[in-house]
Amino acid sequence: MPARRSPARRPTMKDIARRAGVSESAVSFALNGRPGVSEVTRERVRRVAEQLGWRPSTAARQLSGEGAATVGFVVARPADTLGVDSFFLQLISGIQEVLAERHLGLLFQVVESVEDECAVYRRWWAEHRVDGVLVVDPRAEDPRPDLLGELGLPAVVIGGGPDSRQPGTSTVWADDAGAMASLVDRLYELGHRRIVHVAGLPRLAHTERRIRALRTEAERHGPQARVHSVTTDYSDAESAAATRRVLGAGEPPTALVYDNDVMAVAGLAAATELGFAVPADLSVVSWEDSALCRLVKPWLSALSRDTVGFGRTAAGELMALLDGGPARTVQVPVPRLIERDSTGPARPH
Amino acid sequence: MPARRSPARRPTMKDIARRAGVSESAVSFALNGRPGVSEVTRERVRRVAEQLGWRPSTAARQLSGEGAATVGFVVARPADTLGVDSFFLQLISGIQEVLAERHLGLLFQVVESVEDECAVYRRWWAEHRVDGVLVVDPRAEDPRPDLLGELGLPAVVIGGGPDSRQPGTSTVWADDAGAMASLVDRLYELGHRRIVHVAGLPRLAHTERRIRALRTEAERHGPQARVHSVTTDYSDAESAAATRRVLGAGEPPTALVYDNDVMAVAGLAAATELGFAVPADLSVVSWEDSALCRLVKPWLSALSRDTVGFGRTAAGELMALLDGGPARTVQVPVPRLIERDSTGPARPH
DNA sequence: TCCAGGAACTAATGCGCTTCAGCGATCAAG
DNA sequence: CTTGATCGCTGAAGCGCATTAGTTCCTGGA
Repeated sequence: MPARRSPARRPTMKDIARRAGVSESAVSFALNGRPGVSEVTRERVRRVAEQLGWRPSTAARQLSGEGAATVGFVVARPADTLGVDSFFLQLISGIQEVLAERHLGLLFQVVESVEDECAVYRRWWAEHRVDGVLVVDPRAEDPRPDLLGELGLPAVVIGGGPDSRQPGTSTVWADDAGAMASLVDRLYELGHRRIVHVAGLPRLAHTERRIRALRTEAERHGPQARVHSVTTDYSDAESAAATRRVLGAGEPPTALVYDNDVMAVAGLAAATELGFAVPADLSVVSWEDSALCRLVKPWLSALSRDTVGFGRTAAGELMALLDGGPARTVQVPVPRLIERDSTGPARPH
Repeated sequence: MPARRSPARRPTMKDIARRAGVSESAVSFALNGRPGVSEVTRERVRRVAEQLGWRPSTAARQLSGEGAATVGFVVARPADTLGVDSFFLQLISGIQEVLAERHLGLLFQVVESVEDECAVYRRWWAEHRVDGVLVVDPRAEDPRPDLLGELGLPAVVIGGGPDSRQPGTSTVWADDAGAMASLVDRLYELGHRRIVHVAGLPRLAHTERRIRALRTEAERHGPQARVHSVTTDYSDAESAAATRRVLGAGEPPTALVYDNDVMAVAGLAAATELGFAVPADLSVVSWEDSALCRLVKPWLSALSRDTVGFGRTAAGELMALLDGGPARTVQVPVPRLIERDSTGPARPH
């Protein structure tokens, strides 16, 4: 190692003990709010610690039984799919707000596949790196909750749905089915009978929930409904392709619902190119609100939810779990439809 | 703490020692490739370790002098400014690729201000949490390199520019000045003489470099050049406002250069709304290429750079620093102009 | 035949912290 | 006035690993 300026040794509890004229144990008791020292000593120790700029070494702390003061967050998506989506960074912002209060760190990792993600969990567990993890993009037959349960690693599944109850892991979810129901109701009210849902990755839990909900709604509304879903990889490319395909069909839909903002914008562009006027010929809805929705003309109507708050809630649940609370399933507010300029009455047949 | 299923104790070196019938020290030697054990013993120990799924506890390792096996990454921007920008997640992807090879963790934090960022560095340092950090968004009179030098925390400044040489911290940068020069040259070639640069946050180092470069270029091209920069907060809102302002002026520019993709798209929309045809009346260039640039009509010409590679390079430099190498200043390839449909010859006066 | 020297391994120590078992001193209860 | 309990504190052990200082055994050179 090359010589760095001012090695700047970190102060330890021993330094505090010496300066305060007490034993190390007393320092530990004082600083951790444990009984065993008088109030005056406690206060004196605190002052010395502060004056020295002392902070506990997480490593030492962890080695003597405490946690790692860190939670893990893995996202398994290819780098390019990750890029444009505003969802993750917003979610992380919310998570951070809660973690920062407790001085917990966030260990973040991007991987390619769920298998890699599981490997990361195993490594983190074996290396004692994290006290708990936040899991996103749950899917059908997901190996992750089982693995985390096996490892005894507290976890919160984000977007899991009410069915995904696993002992030891909490779930935070939005009622996609309810949102889909009210969205379809509204489109019906506007006269739309042929609706296509351009969904995201097929095996994700919330994708499947939305698809199922759409089907249920269609059945509820009777036989004249002509609705269906197509799945994509969330990319603008597949969205445009899917849009061209469905709009080129015999009886094109009069309303399109996209599972994220990027796809909605790409779809809008594709539709416009094909000569469809929005919203006169075609209504377009994005299932994710962001600045993007107001960057295109016409402004996109969107299902809006508080993503930052979503992250906050998830992190809060993890905190509760780390504090020894029971695993729970909590629901965040249902996304609300913001009607802008891309939706309107269906053109009469 | 509630009972969790299968506490699943992590195996330690002691377990390995017992199973392999040797002392703990022998295990340590064997597993760390140090001399002191025979090849056969080494191999046996390795097998036992693997079989037990052993991984070194980072905490213990760290406590006995090794590093934390973690690097830190702080971004100081308000949550909403963060959202749409594809830059950060791409950068992180690149960083991760390098870190993953070495099994290093990435500790990530979002804060509001540079002061908060400094506080985070201090805390990380005092808590022994990271071996080094990656610094983004360097600015004029930046307190961060000094602080990190003082703490002896190896750091790589991303986007620092050649001037920001600090002992102990490396710099990875793109030649914005060169890119600006070739961009202006090209616009001149197309006949543009009135150019406005809608820049990002005023105090950021690369913003200032670009503004300075633009001025230099203007002087080089002589007195008939009418170019200037306006600064914003990178948001679509400020971009649209700035665009309306400059286009409403007496002699509106014939070319607009935006410091990121979101602003370019917002500016394009604003210009279109004011009745400017792109590229007939007005050329538009984005200083950041992303899917967004091909989501709008016309497709945006953009300065494209390999952001993932940028992250890779930065992480690589940090690795070199951690290995005891000297601080360096390395330059990544100059962004290249991808001419799509938003740029064309200036309309003759 | 004896010893130097190296190879292969063990024992002991320390990193910074928490925690548990003491241990005087003080104090209320019997 | 004695007995136990309680308070305020100290000493020591231990967490999982790296490392240094032994220790034992073996080999080869004289």
